[in-house]
Amino acid sequence: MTQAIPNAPRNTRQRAEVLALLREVEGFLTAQQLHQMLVAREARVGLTTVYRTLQLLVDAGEVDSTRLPGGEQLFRRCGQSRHHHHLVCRQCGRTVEIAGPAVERWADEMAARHGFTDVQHTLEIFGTCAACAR
Amino acid sequence: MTQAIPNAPRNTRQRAEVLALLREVEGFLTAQQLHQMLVAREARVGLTTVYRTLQLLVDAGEVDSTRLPGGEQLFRRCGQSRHHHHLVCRQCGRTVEIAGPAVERWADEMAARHGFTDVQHTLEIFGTCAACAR
DNA sequence: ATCTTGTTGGAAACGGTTTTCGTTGTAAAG
DNA sequence: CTTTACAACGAAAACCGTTTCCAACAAGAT
Ligand SMILES: [Zn+2]
Ligand SMILES: [Zn+2]
Ligand SMILES: [Zn+2]
Ligand SMILES: [Zn+2]
Repeated sequence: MTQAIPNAPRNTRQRAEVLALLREVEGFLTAQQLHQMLVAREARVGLTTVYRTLQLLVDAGEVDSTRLPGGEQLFRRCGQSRHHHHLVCRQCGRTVEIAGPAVERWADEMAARHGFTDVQHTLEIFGTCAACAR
Repeated sequence: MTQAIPNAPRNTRQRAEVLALLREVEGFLTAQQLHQMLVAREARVGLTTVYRTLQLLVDAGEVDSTRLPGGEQLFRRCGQSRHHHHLVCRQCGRTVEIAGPAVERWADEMAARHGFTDVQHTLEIFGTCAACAR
């Protein structure tokens, strides 16, 4: 039995295909890139369903989503569900999951100092990975 | 003499209007919100020109741009042109400019450790300000 | 005043994402 | 196994923020 999406009444072939692909890729990719990969492997999943499934997975906490400075939304199935950040290659999407306890403390301290509550933050590092630099 | 945009061959009434508005507003706003404000004060500036002027100002480092988690692009004329980050109130948009030298070093260190070059990062803290908490 | 050319702005195009709605097929009930 | 209900699919259309197009305009130079 392929892994199912939590709280999804029905397990369809399409969702299994998206999940299978997400397990194979290592970087952050756009919905369209993932869809093209599915087309390439003849998985027969519509673009609409890719978008819907990704949103479902994000809501379930199974997939992380971030955005390039340009605004394009990226998706990735990370190895951990705990709070963490990402070092992402702009060209190929290769990603390193990073933790920064000191940064977490600094952000909360800054917010508290200015009287802000109900605090959250976004932090992503973008660059060109060694492989793409060549 | 109204303030001019660096590297802009011509100083037009429209650019002066956008700059004047940016000097008056406090928080991060979208291009469309700024355009509507200009319409409201009968400044007669086209939406296209608002977008173009904002991009000019961003390129010149006169205006900061960021995005809400939802993806909408926001603009703000900050008090400093040096690299910095923001503590933003989710309800009213009130913004505190914050600097974190330790975070800057940490981000660069992380990227270098994993062989990434041409590095940049995004970091924003969102919360509810003291005034809105009441 | 005239000229050059950067700038403007309405319309159209654009690109990513969401919605629509008739069809398909999963899964449970009989 | 067959029926039934409705979740899910997907192609097309709508949507929405942003960019491009291009003819008219106007800032600054001479
Ligand atoms: Zn790369
Ligand atoms: Zn964090
Ligand atoms: Zn507030
Ligand atoms: Zn920084």
